[in-house]
Amino acid sequence: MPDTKPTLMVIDGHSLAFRAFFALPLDNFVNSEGQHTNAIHGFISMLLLILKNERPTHLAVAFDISRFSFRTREFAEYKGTRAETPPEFKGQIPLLEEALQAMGIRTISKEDFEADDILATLAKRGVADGMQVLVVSGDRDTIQLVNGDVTLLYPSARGVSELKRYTPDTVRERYGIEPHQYPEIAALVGETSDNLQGIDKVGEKTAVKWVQQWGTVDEILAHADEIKGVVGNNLREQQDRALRNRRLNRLVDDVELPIGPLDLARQPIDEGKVRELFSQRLQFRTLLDRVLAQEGSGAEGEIAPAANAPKAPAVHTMVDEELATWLERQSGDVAVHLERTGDALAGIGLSTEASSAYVPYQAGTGDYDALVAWLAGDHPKVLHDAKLQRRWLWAAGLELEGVVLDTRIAAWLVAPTALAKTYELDHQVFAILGEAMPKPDPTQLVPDVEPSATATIAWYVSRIAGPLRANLDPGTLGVESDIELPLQPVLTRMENAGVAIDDTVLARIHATMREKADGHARDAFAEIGHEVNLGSPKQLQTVLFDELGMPKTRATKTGYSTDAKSLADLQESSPHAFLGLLLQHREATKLMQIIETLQKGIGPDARIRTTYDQTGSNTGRLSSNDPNLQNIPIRTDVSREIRTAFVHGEGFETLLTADYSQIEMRIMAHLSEDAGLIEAFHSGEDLHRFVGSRVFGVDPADVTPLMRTKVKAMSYGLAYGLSAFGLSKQLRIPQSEAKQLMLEYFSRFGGVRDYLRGVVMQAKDDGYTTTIFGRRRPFPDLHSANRVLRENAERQALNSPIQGSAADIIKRAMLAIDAQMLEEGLRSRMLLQVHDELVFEVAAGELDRMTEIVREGMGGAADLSVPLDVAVGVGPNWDAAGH
DNA sequence: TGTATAACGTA
DNA sequence: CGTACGTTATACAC
Repeated sequence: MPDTKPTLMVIDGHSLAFRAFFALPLDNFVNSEGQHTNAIHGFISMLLLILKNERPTHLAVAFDISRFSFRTREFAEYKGTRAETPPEFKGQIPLLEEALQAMGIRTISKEDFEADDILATLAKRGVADGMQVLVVSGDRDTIQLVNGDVTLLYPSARGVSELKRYTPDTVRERYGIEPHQYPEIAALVGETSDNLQGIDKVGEKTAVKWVQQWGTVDEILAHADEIKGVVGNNLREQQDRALRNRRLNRLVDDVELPIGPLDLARQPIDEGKVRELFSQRLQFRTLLDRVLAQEGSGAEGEIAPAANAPKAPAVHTMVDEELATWLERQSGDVAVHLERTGDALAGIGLSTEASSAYVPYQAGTGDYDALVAWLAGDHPKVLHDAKLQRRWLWAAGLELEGVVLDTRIAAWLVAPTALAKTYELDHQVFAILGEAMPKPDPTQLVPDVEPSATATIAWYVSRIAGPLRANLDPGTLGVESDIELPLQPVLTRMENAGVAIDDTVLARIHATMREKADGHARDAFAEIGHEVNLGSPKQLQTVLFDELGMPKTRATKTGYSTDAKSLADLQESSPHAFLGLLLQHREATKLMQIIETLQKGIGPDARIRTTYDQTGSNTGRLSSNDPNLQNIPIRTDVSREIRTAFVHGEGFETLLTADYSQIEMRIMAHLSEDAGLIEAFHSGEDLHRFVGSRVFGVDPADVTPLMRTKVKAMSYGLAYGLSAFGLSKQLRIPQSEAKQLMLEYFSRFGGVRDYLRGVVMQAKDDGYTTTIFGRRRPFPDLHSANRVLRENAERQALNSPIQGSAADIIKRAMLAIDAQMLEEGLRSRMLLQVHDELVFEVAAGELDRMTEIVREGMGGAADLSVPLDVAVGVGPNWDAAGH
């Protein structure tokens, strides 16, 4: 016979959320504001599963209001052994309650009572109202609630997603007693997690035996005289404990509540609120999907369009006059999105929030004059990843001007620390609008190209543009419009230009390195008597620590380090020819590998092209990839040879490199307004010599190389948050000496210390740091209770304005130089940016003028209280031009 | 086939 | 126990 009784489910929210908190990694669940969400995610995920399996008709989640209740008043140490609730957890509870409410689920709490008392009360009243009751709790005390109408679902040790069912039968089977007797046992045995001490030497077996014989603690104590031995003595002496425990673990089942079981009938979710909360604040993409699916408003596996989501305007496919008319009619921002088939431009989508147009593009097949002029004109346009799309347009011979917002850049500027994928359009659409963008059917091998798709994508761009822009503070808006957007065409010119490579140089070095590597490998194998894979840290560990019995090095996650520094240390402590051969082999193979990577990137025109990622860093720097040209070796003589392969192309006269000297120290001098450091940069004296003379109290001429090394390490380390410990390690000096050095340094350059401290304090207050030009970086972890996280955030926070301002400055320099080159119609080209360095290819006859433009552009990129020093070099290849 | 780790190149 | 990046090979899970 089907069970037609209504089913009431009551959940202990706190205990289950707490389990979820420890079951899911904290770091993987953080929203862009730094709010942790792992407990919320785990709880809701589990809740959905239970709801699906149990299908309750009535539902409530109970929460503790605080850790204090009538129990702590009776026994102050109740639950006293519990560690302070992690703040990362605490902050999640209000949000969880909000989410549950949005999902139409009642949350209940009651001053002075614990959640379990609410559960007990609702369970009892539910049964009285003729309901089946399911209690969901991670607290064993709730076993006492189990009876023929009440089942307990208890999370198993294996994780939150598996729940064990406690019915009267399973309780009998597990404990040999009736469920209502469980607290008698718990009172005798004690409960460590509640800080309730039991009777010494009484474990579960003894307690069960007594309860089976006498039934309750009271009765057992009445017969205490009959119990022999040590446990009998203990029981008589410690009976107060048992009585107290029994009082405390009895759940109160008549708590006064504003609502009863019958008020808890399942409610429909508030779809708008759920969408808003899950997409914007919690950033749970798949969970939202599941919540909505459960509600029956959409199929599993895809997010239903929001009930109130605007429908995409019909797309008009246009050419000729119709298109011209449409373009003329637009007064505000228009979103543009391109479509390609293969490498060819195939179509252009144009959209405002109200109107969409699609232009199939095939050069020479129609009249595109109006569109081409419009794209090249200053009508305001919005694109997602405008740098990429401009590149596509340029490839088709079309210009693009008037870009007023790049939604990808804007997303990065407000959250530069987020995962790369969160800057993708579909993520932004979901985060801002709570809507899933339509995706091509993945089961179609050749996806149908809906004529509407490209314009509809543009429509989504146009809809996120407003909210994104509204989200930008004036400083960030300035960075977007004055730095990042104008930089895009400059970067694209650089990417398109590439840099000429002399492959014969690379091939020669590669061959030399191959010989070296092979020889060193052979000799290394001879040393140990067998072959190993020298590229495998795991195999090397076996050789070094097992076979050769060398002392253990720095621990890594998987064993002991075999990095170059560890090997060098080993060579000192326990010299072995194998070590040196291994190091040399590493160096040779590393260079081979670098060369091979470069060779793969050489185009048919003998030039190599990188892609700059404008959203690739947390600080505002560019990153370079595919291949990365910002980490070409320079430090050793052999490795520098690789740079001789970077040459000027045919028709050009030379390479020119220009780099900022000590730009980060100069920025520190400017920001800190430290008089000593500012003087250092105005004095014309070598910076480290000047600082050394101050720190060691000698004439600049008497600063020894050792002194210079020390202050140099200190100066550079400053901007990274270097500690005395780190300084001592780097300089191989005692920690006390490092500390002394820092003290001396700061006694002469106290402004620097004050500034660095101030940056962190300001960031703690504001929640973010700011560069000279207004670029922000948020730092949620500055308030973390986790020391490692917090101190990491502190170092990042003190470094960010420095590194970020340097990034701003060189970007501004690039803009100025590019503009000047264009204005003068020069043929020379900017090729590379390596954080504080620019590389140019100089056309015949332009060297003198280029040198001036570069010096002026870089030197004048910021107005600091110290000069920006620029070092320029010229030569046939990157090595020769460098310094 | 994809992911994590160790290692190492740059500013 | 010094910031910011990208790429590679190996090892291992699937």
